[in-house]
Amino acid sequence: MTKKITEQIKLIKRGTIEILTEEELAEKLAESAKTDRQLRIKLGLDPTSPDIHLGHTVVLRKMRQFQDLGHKAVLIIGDYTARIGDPSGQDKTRPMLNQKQIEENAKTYFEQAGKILETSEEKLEVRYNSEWLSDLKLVDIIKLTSNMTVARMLERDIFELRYKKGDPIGIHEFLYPLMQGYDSVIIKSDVELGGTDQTFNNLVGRDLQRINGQKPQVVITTPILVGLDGQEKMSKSKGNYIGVTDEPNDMFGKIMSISDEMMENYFTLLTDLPTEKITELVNPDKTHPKKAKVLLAKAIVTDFYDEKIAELASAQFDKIFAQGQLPDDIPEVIIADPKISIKQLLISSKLVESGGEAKRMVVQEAVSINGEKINDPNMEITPKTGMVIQVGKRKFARLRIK
RNA sequence: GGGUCGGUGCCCGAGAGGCUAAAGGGGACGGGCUGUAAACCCGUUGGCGUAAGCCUACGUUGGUUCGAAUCCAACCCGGCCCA
Repeated sequence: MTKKITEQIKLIKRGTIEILTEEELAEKLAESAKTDRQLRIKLGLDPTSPDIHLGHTVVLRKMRQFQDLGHKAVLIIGDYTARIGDPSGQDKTRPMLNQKQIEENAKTYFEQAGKILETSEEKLEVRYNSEWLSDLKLVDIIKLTSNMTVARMLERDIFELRYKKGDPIGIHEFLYPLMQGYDSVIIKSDVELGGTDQTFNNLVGRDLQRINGQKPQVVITTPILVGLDGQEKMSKSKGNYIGVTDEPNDMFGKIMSISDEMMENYFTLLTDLPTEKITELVNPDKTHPKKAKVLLAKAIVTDFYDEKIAELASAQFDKIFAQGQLPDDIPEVIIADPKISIKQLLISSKLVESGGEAKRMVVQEAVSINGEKINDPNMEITPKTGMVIQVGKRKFARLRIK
């Protein structure tokens, strides 16, 4: 907490896209140090998708840095706004949620966010924005909307795009930034964190605070984490994500499969390694890319589990893929039939989802029993306890006869 | 309110009475090459059936027809133009 302001700024700046404005941030930090007042760092959460993935952790990690510097994280659960559905970064109107779903989602969110944030009362404040938004009268809302123009709304990429494309835009979607900005006024935030897709909303917060005689919040944008496909942003709906609750082996495997070019980004945004070290790691002349990637994967698994588990995941990975051996923990499947077709066996052991898929897998030579390839989809098998069925490279089952 | 165009598989998008489980692309999955990299190449991609075949699927519900994703009607949803 006694770190110099310039050092603090350097730390905060790492892995961010933009700080609006850096001078204001320096001022706030200095003032905080002088008066011993915690800065209030706001982060709005969208309770529509409860499972958080590595993409969400980028901003959470930034929040944690502020906590470590002694400031207070103020998480706003957008329960009221979730009834609208933030249009940011969306090409479709989002579905509205009911209160019960929202509460459940928020709960899950905390369990998961707690893996990154400090949760003591001194460092964390949680608010639901329905607390103040539900009290607004129509007249208040109209007043609020008078602070915004249609042109400014339509300037935004997401609306412009949807508008040009001829996709529907609900009027209610225009209210989102105003509601979110109003949150900043109510909780008197000093800094608001958010992804680039939130920049507009967060800037509205500044405007509203200024109008209401407050010192405007500093807006810090964190980058969007690219998903596993290396193309689009990480998101659950695109299936290109690593969830914070993923099994260690899955987590490890998924990280190993990212492309080399993505490593630097992941290192910067998902670890605390110093930039100089990262530069060294991602330089193929200095570090073999695979070695660097293993390091990355271990670091991330360690974050959510522990070092020991990370080591195990690493060893396991090596065993299966580098050496083509069987993993240690093959799920066991109980089979009752004395004789069974390979097709049925694959279905019963949940290695495939349908007979058609089973057939396909066999024909494509993806299936082996005890290491031997099967190529007749109609083959009859006499299952034995301990028999190992493998489909593709990563699906296994060990049989047990009942 | 009037006019007009449209709603197709996980997604995008062709098809305009039988040859359509529905072109093409994306994604996903499998195989090859590798560092399980990425890129690239090849293959597969509704369900049941050993198979012949059967069932389910082109917004919803009815209708016309031997036969409908394709024609008709009503309804639902959306775009655009006019008011």
